[in-house]
Amino acid sequence: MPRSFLVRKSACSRLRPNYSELHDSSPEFTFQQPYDQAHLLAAIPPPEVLNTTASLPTLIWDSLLAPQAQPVGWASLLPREIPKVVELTSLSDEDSGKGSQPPSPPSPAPSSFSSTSASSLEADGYAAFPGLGPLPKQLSGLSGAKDPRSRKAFNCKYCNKEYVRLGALKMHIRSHTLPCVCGTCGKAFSRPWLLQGHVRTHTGEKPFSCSHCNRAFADRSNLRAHLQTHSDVKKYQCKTCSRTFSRMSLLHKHEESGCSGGPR
DNA sequence: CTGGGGACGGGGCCC
DNA sequence: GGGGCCCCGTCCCCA
Repeated sequence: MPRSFLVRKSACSRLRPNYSELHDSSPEFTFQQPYDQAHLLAAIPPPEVLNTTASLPTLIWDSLLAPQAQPVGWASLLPREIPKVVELTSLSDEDSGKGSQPPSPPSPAPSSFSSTSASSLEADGYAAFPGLGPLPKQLSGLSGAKDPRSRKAFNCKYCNKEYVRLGALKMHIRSHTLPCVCGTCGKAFSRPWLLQGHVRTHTGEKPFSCSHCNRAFADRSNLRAHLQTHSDVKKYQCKTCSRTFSRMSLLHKHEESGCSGGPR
């Protein structure tokens, strides 16, 4: 999975970054102490506050749905006509249309994307952004769509990543705007439940326990990884020596360090 | 070097 | 269409 816009943590990542710089002065909501469930729920503002329009350019989204938003098909990969792709970067007056300024993009999209197309995105976009990794299956599968002409493409104004579904784009943009802010340390997250998981690091709450050893975890994924340690046959297996590992990262380390080749 | 834990991320699915 | 949740995954650190 590409972590295209994630900034690799620096050597001093243990230091508290000034997360407030990532936001304007009015985050969608924050968690405040104390952290018991009742307060967590109480800290969540009503839907009208949670509404993404609080920080996202509503007019932009609305305009995306407007008839002038021309459908873009992957059939446009053919070099005959270059249809316009619905692209937020092309809406130059977007910032003036809302009350709050969005945070500065982590890495401004190359100007070459200002007039790009869906086809160029597939052909060039991922090459231009190696951090994006391989073309997602959802997008790569579009070329085989029955009627690709009927599809629209929505581009992220921050990283130019393209989405077929507007909802997916909105969710993605939250990873840029980071509207959920921890009331204790100021760290920002894209989604409320991510913040909730982070809050557990402050509270020490560990709701996920191992049925084998009763060890508790704050994160379900970490419990899942832990459960692998109780298994004789791990999930990830080296193709060379058949040794199994509880985590893919361990398998990768094993392979990178040079597998001896013999089964263990 | 290896194994494991902690923290966190994104996309997809379901309601 | 939006939000919550799940799953899969990565990165970092430590024993």
